[in-house]
This record gives sequence, structure tokens and C-alpha cells, in this order.
Amino acid sequence: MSWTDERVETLKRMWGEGQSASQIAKELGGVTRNAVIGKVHRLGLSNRATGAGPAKTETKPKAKAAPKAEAKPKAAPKAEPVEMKTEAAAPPRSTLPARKQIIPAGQPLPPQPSANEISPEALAKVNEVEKKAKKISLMELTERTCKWPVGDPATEDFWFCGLPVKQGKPYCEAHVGVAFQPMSSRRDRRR
DNA sequence: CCCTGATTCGC
DNA sequence: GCGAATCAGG
Repeated sequence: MSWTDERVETLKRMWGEGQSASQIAKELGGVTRNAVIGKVHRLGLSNRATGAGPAKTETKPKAKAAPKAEAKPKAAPKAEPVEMKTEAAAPPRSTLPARKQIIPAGQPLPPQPSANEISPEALAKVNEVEKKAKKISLMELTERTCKWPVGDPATEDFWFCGLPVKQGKPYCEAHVGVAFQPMSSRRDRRR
């Protein structure tokens, strides 16, 4: 894969949106997060929004790799922008459209299966697991966290399982059990 | 262990 | 210019 204008554009957009290099890499496909980071640097668009935001990249001194570095010319300080603190109170949560926020989810989230189609064993297992679920938020989902949704998305009582997924699957073992039922099994149980 | 970005350096 | 390897850190 090469960096076509289109791909670079996507890279810029996503990086600007605060997406991680790995997420961008997955979106683009054919490249690793290293490639993305390398490109980001070559494009000279490293530090993202300095203002508020989740980024909060701490200043890395990089003691190891910094042979040349700067001398001691304190004459040219970096006149900090003195980020305006005019916005004392946090703006209403609804300020940002929170657009599509393309997030992890490799596969589309399946609808909650009807209770009557799930084997009693699997159901019991799930109820048990949900007690110790990590209860993570949408933003915290990764390819290795169970993406099983729990609760009502319209309320505060909503979260994703978050437990370690079962190899190659989008859910933890317990949820894989209720998500992927053999056809024969489903038919036999149907009313 | 999972993840993040940063840097180096051979290609 | 590219990106794997490596580093540093959460």
C-alpha cells in the first residue's frame, strides 16, 4: 500500500479527530500503526490539538534517543501559548456532535437475542459473568475487549462487558455462547 | 499484558 | 519517503 492522496487525507482527518495510530492503521488497512506514526511525523502534524481533549500527551523527554538535542540557548524559549483559560466551566456535554466516532467494533454489534432462544446454561453463564464484567464504555472497546452491550443505551445504566474476548471473536467466552448459537440448537429450542 | 506515541535507521 | 524495530511510558 502506498500513501495516496486519499489515504493521507484519511490519516490527517482521523489523527485530527484524536484517533490513535493503531485505529487509523486498521481503518486504512495495509499499514501498521508504525507506518501511520511515521507518516504523521513526516507530514509534520505531530502534536495534535493542544487545547482540551483526551490526548494529554505528556511531554516525553526521551532521554534515550536524543543525542543531538538542543544546547542551552535559553534565548529562544517557546513562549507558551498560555492556553486561554477563559472557559472556566466545562461546556455542556452536548457541545460536540460526537459524530460517527468510528470505533473498534470489528463486526457490527448484534441485536440482543431474545431470551427464549438462548440456552438456559448459556444464559446463566452470562448473568454470572455480567456481575464481574469490566463495564467499559464505548470508547474503551478494543479488539480484545468483549463488545457485548448490557443495559439500555438510553440510560446511564449501559455498558459493554469488556472482559477478554475469546480468540478471534468479538465477545468473551460467555457472550460468544449466546451470540453464536448453532442453527440446529436454535431451531430445537424455538417455540 | 494491553496499549499509546516517538525515534532511529536500513532500505 | 517508508516503516520495522525499538524505545519509553500509561
